[in-house]
Amino acid sequence: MSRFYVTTPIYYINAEPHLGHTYTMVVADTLARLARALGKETFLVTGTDEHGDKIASMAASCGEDPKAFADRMSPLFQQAWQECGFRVDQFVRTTDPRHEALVQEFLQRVYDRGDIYFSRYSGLYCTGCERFLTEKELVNGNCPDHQRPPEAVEEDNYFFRMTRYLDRLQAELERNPDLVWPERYRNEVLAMLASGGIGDLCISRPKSRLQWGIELPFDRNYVCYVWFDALISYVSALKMHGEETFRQFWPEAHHVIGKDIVKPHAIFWPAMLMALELPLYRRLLVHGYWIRGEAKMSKSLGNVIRPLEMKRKFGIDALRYFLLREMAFGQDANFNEDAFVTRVNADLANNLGNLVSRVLAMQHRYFHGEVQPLDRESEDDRALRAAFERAFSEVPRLSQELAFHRALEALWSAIDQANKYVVITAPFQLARQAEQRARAGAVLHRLLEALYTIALLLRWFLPETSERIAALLNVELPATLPASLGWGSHFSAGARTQPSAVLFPRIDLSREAPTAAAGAAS
RNA sequence: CGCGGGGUGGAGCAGUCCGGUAGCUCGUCGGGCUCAUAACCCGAAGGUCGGAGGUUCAAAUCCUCCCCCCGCAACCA
Repeated sequence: MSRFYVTTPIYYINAEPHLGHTYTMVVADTLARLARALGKETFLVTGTDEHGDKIASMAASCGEDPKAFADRMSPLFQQAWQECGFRVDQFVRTTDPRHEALVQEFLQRVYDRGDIYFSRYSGLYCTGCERFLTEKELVNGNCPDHQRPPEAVEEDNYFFRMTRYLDRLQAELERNPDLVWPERYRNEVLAMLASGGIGDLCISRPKSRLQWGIELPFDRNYVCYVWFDALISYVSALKMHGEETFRQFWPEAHHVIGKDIVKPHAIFWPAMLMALELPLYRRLLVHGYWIRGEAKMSKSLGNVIRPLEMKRKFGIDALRYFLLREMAFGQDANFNEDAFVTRVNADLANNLGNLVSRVLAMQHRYFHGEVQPLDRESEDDRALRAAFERAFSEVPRLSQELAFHRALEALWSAIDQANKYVVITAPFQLARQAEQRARAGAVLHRLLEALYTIALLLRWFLPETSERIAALLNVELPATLPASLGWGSHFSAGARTQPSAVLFPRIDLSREAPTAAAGAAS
């Protein structure tokens, strides 16, 4: 059986889950569900990154020790994702002893093969930023943030001999155009490599400066600094399920990340994997940012978009739909309330929701929910079938290309076709004439086929909605996408459908309770 | 010589890699239907696809030059 392994970054626990995290989760979850629909065994990993200065100091300011702080924050993510219905197979925490043990094992392995060396690092340290700055970052010799010169500091640290692997990495990137995707990010990475500005990677911090981290196995005066800790979680998460899981899934790894962390994922991580003699991940999938565009009239959402609030208010599928439909994967997109409401109302309530409810209502009103036999296919019938057969081939294809926005657009064009078909064939008129009742029944039968196809193709995008439609139709969707659509074969005459229901209520902003923050918006 | 992204009908965006009907949503105007969530359907107005040049039978799409906007601050996806 073929397999699919997808990860999100592990989220830094200094803030609560926000829209960016949620988008990454939606993408990963959608890809996993798609893979499953295509017959693959899947594994989805997310988690939390819990080490580092920032966490230590945040914990201190809360009067907690770092572990207690992490134990309090990490579940916020776990619970949020659970509430959103993302199917996570392993939630990994960097403070998990199993993860820590693996990080140490890997560090030792890289150390033993001579790829870690000890050296003096001299640099410009800004105490305000708590980090080293590069010459380039300085503005008139000052830290751009703190407007004061950094101190020249010398510190002994451990370095990963990353430069040893850069040529191989470059060759790999050139050989495999899909490794980093979309292409613009691949180009960026190639440019970074070509610039020659990538040196060895400092992987430690002396305990005198940072204690909250994983101790280096070969020097207990140091802890591991961020990347060797965080990136290895992609492997440790699998190993937590056993060596077999690791062996099966690691070669199929797909990392979904935001564009801000391309460098560590496209350069550090492959170099680390090479040093560990592990296969590289299959693909790095890089998405853009949600820009918080100015909402013209911010009434109910306020300025801060809280994914959980939106989920509670409008349902996870409305949120999933907007995120997947509105952003071209890889590019930035705007998130504002107007666009959200418009999109959900137009596409989900009016086009899809209304189609479902009108079809089922007629089915119920004219035939007591009993499916009628098909008749000979007319020209109109054929056009309807053609639209859904097109969607059936296009939607999975575009989904696999991560062109979610286009996949949804393709499906919606079939939905439009179905709404047109209702008007053209007018079953509500046919049903009134005794001699036309059979035709009305056949038309409705075909519309049920349309709804069935919609449910089938919506599965990885809007799992809840897909199930609700299937339940209304009284059908069970197959576990995997069939090879051909089989239009006309999903309902036997005499089967029953459920009464009409409202899938997505129209959002009426004037009736949404304004949040306190946005109450005074003009 | 900084790097990167972008400039497509009133608004917001696809399409650009693999040239060949300029597409989607909203909005506007007119009409239709009444099954349906005041939803649905039809028609119309509205774009020289930032500008100039080039390649081509053919360019939003390829090449060159130019103009304008945004990010490259922290945390982070």
